[in-house]
Parts: sequence; structure tokens; C-alpha cells
Amino acid sequence: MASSSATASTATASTATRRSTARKVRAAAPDPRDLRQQALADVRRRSVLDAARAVFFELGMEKTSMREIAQRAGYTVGALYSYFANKEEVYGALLAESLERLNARVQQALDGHTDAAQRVQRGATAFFEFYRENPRDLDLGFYLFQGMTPRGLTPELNEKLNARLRDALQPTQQALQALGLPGKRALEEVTALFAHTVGLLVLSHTGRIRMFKQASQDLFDAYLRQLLVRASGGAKG
Amino acid sequence: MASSSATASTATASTATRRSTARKVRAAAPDPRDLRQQALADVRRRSVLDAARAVFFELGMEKTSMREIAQRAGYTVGALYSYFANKEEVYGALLAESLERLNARVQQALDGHTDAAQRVQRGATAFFEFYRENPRDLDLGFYLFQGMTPRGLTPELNEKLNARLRDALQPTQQALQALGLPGKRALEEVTALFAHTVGLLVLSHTGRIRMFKQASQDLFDAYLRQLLVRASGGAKG
Amino acid sequence: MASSSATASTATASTATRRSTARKVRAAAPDPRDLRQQALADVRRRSVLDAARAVFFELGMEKTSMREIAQRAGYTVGALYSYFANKEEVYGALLAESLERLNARVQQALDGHTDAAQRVQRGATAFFEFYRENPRDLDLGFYLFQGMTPRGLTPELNEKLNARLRDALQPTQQALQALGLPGKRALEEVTALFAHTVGLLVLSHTGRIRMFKQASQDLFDAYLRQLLVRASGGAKG
Amino acid sequence: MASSSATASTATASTATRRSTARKVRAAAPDPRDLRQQALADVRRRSVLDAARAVFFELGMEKTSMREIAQRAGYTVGALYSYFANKEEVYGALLAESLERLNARVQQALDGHTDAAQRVQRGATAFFEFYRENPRDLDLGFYLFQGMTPRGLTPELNEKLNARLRDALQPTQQALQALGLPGKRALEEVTALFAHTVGLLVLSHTGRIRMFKQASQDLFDAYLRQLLVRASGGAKG
DNA sequence: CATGAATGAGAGTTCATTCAT
DNA sequence: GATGAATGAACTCTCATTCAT
Repeated sequence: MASSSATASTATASTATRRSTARKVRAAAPDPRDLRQQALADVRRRSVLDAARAVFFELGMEKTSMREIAQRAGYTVGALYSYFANKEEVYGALLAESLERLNARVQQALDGHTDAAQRVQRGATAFFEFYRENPRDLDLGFYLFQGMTPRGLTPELNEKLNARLRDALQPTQQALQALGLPGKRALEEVTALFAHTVGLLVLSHTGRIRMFKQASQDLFDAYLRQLLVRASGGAKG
Repeated sequence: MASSSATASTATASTATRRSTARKVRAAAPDPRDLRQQALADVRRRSVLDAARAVFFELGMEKTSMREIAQRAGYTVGALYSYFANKEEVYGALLAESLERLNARVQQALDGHTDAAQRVQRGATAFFEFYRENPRDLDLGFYLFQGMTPRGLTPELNEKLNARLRDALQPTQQALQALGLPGKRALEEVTALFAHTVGLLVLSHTGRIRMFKQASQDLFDAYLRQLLVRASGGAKG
Repeated sequence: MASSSATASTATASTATRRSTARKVRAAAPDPRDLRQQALADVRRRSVLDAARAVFFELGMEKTSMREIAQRAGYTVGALYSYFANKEEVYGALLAESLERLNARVQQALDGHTDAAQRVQRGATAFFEFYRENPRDLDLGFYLFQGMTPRGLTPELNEKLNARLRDALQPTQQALQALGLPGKRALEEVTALFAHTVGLLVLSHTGRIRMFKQASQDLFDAYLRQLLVRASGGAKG
Repeated sequence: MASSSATASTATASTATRRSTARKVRAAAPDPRDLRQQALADVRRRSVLDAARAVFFELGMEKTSMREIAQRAGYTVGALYSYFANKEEVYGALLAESLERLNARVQQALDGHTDAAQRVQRGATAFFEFYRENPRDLDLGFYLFQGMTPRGLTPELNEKLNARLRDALQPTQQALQALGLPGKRALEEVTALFAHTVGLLVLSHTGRIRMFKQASQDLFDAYLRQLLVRASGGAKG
């Protein structure tokens, strides 16, 4: 499974960015006291993140401030900076979380289904619906790549997030191959599917689709039907 | 052509938003002095808009401030408020302008071409390329519908902008009908095309497409090819 | 009548403050063209004042701006400065007007009444009710003496306004004398009456009287009754 | 005494308005460090208030700005917002303070005096003199109820301030009852006294009393004398 | 006389971030 | 690790007033 190793990646990264934590480098025999500290820190970091998500989902990007997050989390402003180097690291962590939820949703949709066509259908739909139902998660992704300063999105973080995004689409890609599409074609189709999905969501989210008196769900279904026709027929594209 | 009359609409509206202009109502015989005043005002408003566009294209949405625009335009901050009631009205005007450029580009691409398939191909491609080449114009459209407060985007302005956007896609829609698609199907296809385009552009713009090692142009071409197959074949969708 | 000469004072003053009106000093034989100009100017000045009053009564002191007044009057901002040297002169004129209305109201209440006790009662009540019904007129008076810069309230204007205020109270004072109070005592009583009235109005206006669960009208009536007892009985105070 | 417990109320409230203080709830054993922090905070808040009062008493309401207060207090503008949520909260605190001083003054004047007539005389005079000597304290009260936006004067604060104002007049009211006036009558008289006082002060403050060539002190004394006659005689009003 | 663009100062408020304690 | 006061720069917007035309 493509995501088997990636699942843990965000968790291990969770405290890596902490500043000025003079942890002694010690290869083996982890001090139990350190472990408890670490666990505590993770719990607290998570509680900050929960607050951040709540604020962000309620008030949106513009109105989300460190003050507001701190207040909601029951911390003081300064305390946040023990867990996150800056505001954008908070967003980075939120996005990472969001991608985990996305992957979980997709996995769940596929669980127990082996038929390739069904896997395409179910995987893609889960992806689409996740974002349609949670438009703030879409915002999150956009902010990171539009508004963030370089330090907010390090190449490493970027690659990690990309990997998780690919993970969410990979089952669909593999199912397309199972249907007979060559690897290259399967990649193309999954990318196009991704783009189509994002486009529909953006237009739906901004109310731009209504202007054509169309529903995003219908359009998505139509696209998916054609994709399956192409894939099953093994069309040359 | 749907856009023939609409082209001028934004231009005449350009000074309509100015506050406290208590011009006496005079039915006929436009005072040449008034005309010159009006022209001057338009020139100045345009120069502010030019500055705004420059700042916006350079620094992006977040970093664009009234101060910055004023400085670039060679005005004081207060002076801007003679031309625009608030910051969001500036954005509104920028977006209106942008849509005019988009329409011009599409019209130009279609000019002299009568073959329906060619018109689909040229119109859609012009649309796509306009935004691919000018990603900030895409941002503009997004901002207005995500971050704007109610007063920034009045329902009237919203409808006007929507209309211009539809104008840019209508030639394609009509060409699809000319190819044999029923009206309803043509509308669906043009909406899907629009969504696909936006999706590709967003992913391309945020670098998310590279992650699949794909080029947005190729994907767009592929989508267009399929669309033409569907349209020419009169497929049931 | 105390106000006989004063009635015209504000009218003649109305255009005296205009700046840069290079009217030739000419003792006699007024040029009919000048007269017409003058009349026109007065009409326009009045229309500005009407707008100012409307704005002020609607929006209150804080929200009343030259912009707003100009807009309401159908003039541009700059034009106001042809009629008034500055904002505070507008307020001064408004207050003068207000005092004229006050005097008219008092005169009307007294009209045809010759009984001294009745004159005290009617004159004082008219005064009280004028301000109770038009609290903005009270604001006007306060602003001038609290917030105005020296240039706004010249000693001359101050004296003129004071005179009109005295005019409004003088009938009451004279009636008190007619009831038998010596001049000094009548002055004291009318001043005290004035203070009491203002106090009640201020408390009523700011909602401070409700806190004692009292109505200003009842308290005023009670005060007036005692005053009449004192005056009629010729008490020693 | 009605005000015995109320005296401390404003003091304890002094830090209650601070934002985002996420102090853990701890029933007993107040951490001495917390106490010191708290004390420090109170000292600083007080120093801001002192600066605000100084600025306000010097420049008046209109010219008092957050910038000016910050400068005088030796803080940056932003720092003020740690202590007060907005400008009007500063005024609210100033008024609360002012009312404390008023009450102290009245209490001191009454201290040790048991004769009812004397208590009326001394209590009322202390009230009058406090505001005559400190006209800015009068302004403070007026501003809050004229210019403040809703959020500046919450109903709770309003009630608290009203209560303190009543406290300052209650001794007089009770003394009037001790002199034989029924409760209702005592309330009426104290309200009328209050109104009379305010009226005299306003006129004195704005210079309108001089116009009658009267001194506010004399008028106040005369009013008080009559009041005592009424109260002692038990007149029906 | 009237215009209306422009000034320039100033308003209140918000914010991410820092740092002594 | 946590506090919370403080910074300092930034923000949008408003205003009375001036002045070339």
C-alpha cells in the first residue's frame, strides 16, 4: 500500500520543528522521562492544532489569528510559539492533518472492494466528496501555495504534502491500470481527474457554477462515466 | 454576439461609483468643459487602476495595500478614495478590466473563423491560455468570491461580472450546438470545460501538477480532443 | 419687545462672513445687480443651512461632516466654503437659527395672554418643551461651548447668541416682576429656572433621569408650581 | 449605608476586561507569583488610566486619542489594547474612577455628621462642589451617554455606573426622609436637586450663567435653602 | 461662483512575533 | 514550558481644508 509508510510521517514530524529544545542526542536507551515529556508535548501540540482547526473552520482564513487560536486552545499567545515556529507552520500542520483525513476517507471507501471499475468509481468519488463536504480543507490547500511565504512551505514539507496527496489518488490510478490502461495513460487520467475535481469544487465553492445553472455533483458523475468508458474501452485518448 | 454591447458597459460604469458628484441634471447639450473634466477623471481613475494592477501583479493580493497603490500611482492615500469607495471596489474594477481583456482575447481568436469545430477549439484554447499566461488574473477572480466582504461585491457587480464571464464562454457553447449538441448538452459541456480549465490552471499555478509530472497544456489538449469527439459524434454523454 | 431688533440680526449677519467677496464699499444707491446677487447668495446659504440642519438632526454631531452636508445640499464640498469660512461657522449659524425658532415658539405661546402668572407658566413651558421635543437643538448649544475652537465662537457671535437666549427668557422674567418680584429676584429666579430646565433636559436626554424612575415633565411642572408660589407670595427666597 | 460594599466593586473589576487571559481555574491557594503578576498588571493599567486622565483633562474629549494616551503613558499604541479592549472602555474606566472620587468626597463631607438637615446640606454641597471644581468629570459623564457606540457602554457597565451615581445621592435622599418627607417625595426632591445641580454646572461650565450675571454657587445655595424649607415644613410639593 | 481632486494628518484597531520573567 | 506585556509596523478609512481650473 502506497500510504503505509506515509501514515506516520506527519506524526513523527510533529515535534521536529520545535525551537530551542535542547534534547541531548542519544542514539539508544530513550530516557523514560524524555518519552513522557515528548508525549505530553505531542498531546499539547495536538490540542493547539484542534483549536486552530476549529477557529479556521469557523472563521475562515482571514479571521484566523494566533490570538484567536491561543484563546480557543486555552493557551497564551506566546505558548503557541513553543509548538510552532510561526503561523504558517500551524497551517502546514493543519494541511497535513487534512490530508490524513482525506486518505482515511478514501481508504474507507475502498475497503473490501476489489472490482477495478468499482475502485475507480469509489475512490474518485470519495476524493470529490471529501472536499465538497469540507470546503475549508480546500481553502487550506490553496492558502499554502498562494499566500505562504517561502519559510512557511519548505521544500521538504512540500514534498511530504505532495506525497500524501498522491497517496489519496493512487488507488484510483492503480485501478485504472487494472482496467487495462497503460501506466502512462493511467497517470494522465488520474491527473486530469484531479484537475477536473478541483475545478468543479472551486467553481462550486465560489458560486461560479450556479451561474451556469449546473450542479457540481452531476458534472462530476458525468466526467467519471466518461472516464470509465475510456478506461474500459482502452481508448487511445 | 452576446458581448457586442456589453463591451462598453464597464467603461461607462467606470466613473459611476464616484461619491458625492452632484452634477446638475441637464438633458442635452453636454458642456464641453464637463466632457473634458469627465475625460480627465477617467484618465486619472485609469492611472490608479494601472498602479493597482501593477502592484497586485507584483506583490499579490495579500501584500497589496491602498498605501502601496497610492504610492505607485503618485497619489496620496486619501486621493484614491475619490475614485474608489474602498479597497474592494478597486479589486472589483481590476476584475472587470481583466474580464474585458479575456473577452477581447477570445474574440480575437475567433475572428474570421466560421468552422464550428475550429471555433470550439480556438475559443476554448484562448480562454485557457489567457489564464495560463496571466495567473494573477485568475487570483483576482478567486479573491473576489472568497475574501470579499458583502459591500465589496454587490449583487449587481457580481451579476455584471458573471455575465462577462459567460460572454467569454458563449461562443464555444454556440459552436458546440452548431456541431449538433442539443442546447442542454452544450451548456453542460461548456461548464465542464470551464471547470476542467480552472482545475488545470489552479493545479498548474500552485505547482500541484508537476507532482504528477504532467504539463497542463497537454492535459488541456487531451480534454479538448475528447470533447470534440463527443460533440461531433453526438454522444449521449 | 426685547427681540424686535434682534430678529433681523442673524439675517444681516448671514453673508457677512463670506471670504474674498470683493464687494465695493458704497454707502448709498445699491446697485440692483448687487442686490440680486446678494439675495441669491442668501438663498443658497440658506439651502446649505437647511441641508446642514437635516444632516445634523439625522446623524448627530459626530457623523455630520462637510462632505455629508454638501451632498445633501446638492453642492460640492468646496462650494460650502463660499458660504461659510469653516465647519464651526456652519454650526454657529445653525445655533442662531435654532435660537430663532426657540424665540418664535415662546412668542407664540405668549401671544394674546396678559395675565402675569399665565405668562410665567406659558413662557417657561414653551422653553422647556421646545428643547424636550428637539433634543438636537440642545446638542447644538452644547457643542458650541465645549468642542468649538476659539475661531468658531467669536466673542461677537457669542454675545449675539447670548442675547437671543436672553430674549427667550425675558418675557418670563418680566412676568415675574409683574407678579411682584423685585428685578434682582426676578433675574435670579429666571436664571434658576433656566438651569433647572437645562438640567432636567440633559438628564432626560441622556437617560439619567430614568435611573430615578422619574419623568422630566412632572419634575418640571413641580418646579414651576413652586416658583409661582414663591413669586405670588413674594417670598424672601 | 448603600455604598459600603459598592466602593470596592470598580477596583475588583479593573482587570476583568483584559482579553485572552487563560488562567487555569484554581479554587484555593493563590500562587504568590500570580498575585504579584496581577498586582503589576493593575499598577500598569492604572498608569495607563492616569495618562488617559491627564490627557483628557488637558485636551478634552475630542483631542484625546489612543496615540496621545500611549505616548503620555510611555507605551506604544498596541500596548494599550492589552489593558483596554477599545477607546471607549478607557472612557468607561475613567468615568468609573471619577464616580469613586465623587463618592469619596460625599462620604467625607458627611463623616461624623448626624443631624439630618446638616446631612442634606453637606451631602448636596459636596456633590455640587465636586463637579464645579472638576468640570472635566462632568464632561466624562456626558460623553459616555451621548457619543458612545453600543459596545463602549454595555448595559452592565451602564447599570454599574448608574448605581454609583445613585450612591452619591442616596445619603441626601435618606436625610430628606429623616426630615419627614415620605419616600416618594424624597426621591422626587433628590432627583430635582440632581437636575438643578447639573443644570447649574452645565451653564456655569459653558459660561451661560455669566450672561445673567449670576454665580452658580449663589443659585445653588438658594435652591438648597428652599429645599430644606420644603423638607422641614413637610410641604406637599 | 463653483468644481472636485488632492492634501496631509490623524483616527482606531489588528497582528505576528519577541522576550524577560 | 509557559506567561503575557510589549513592540512596531501595518492596515483601511475619514476629515476639514485648499486651490487650480
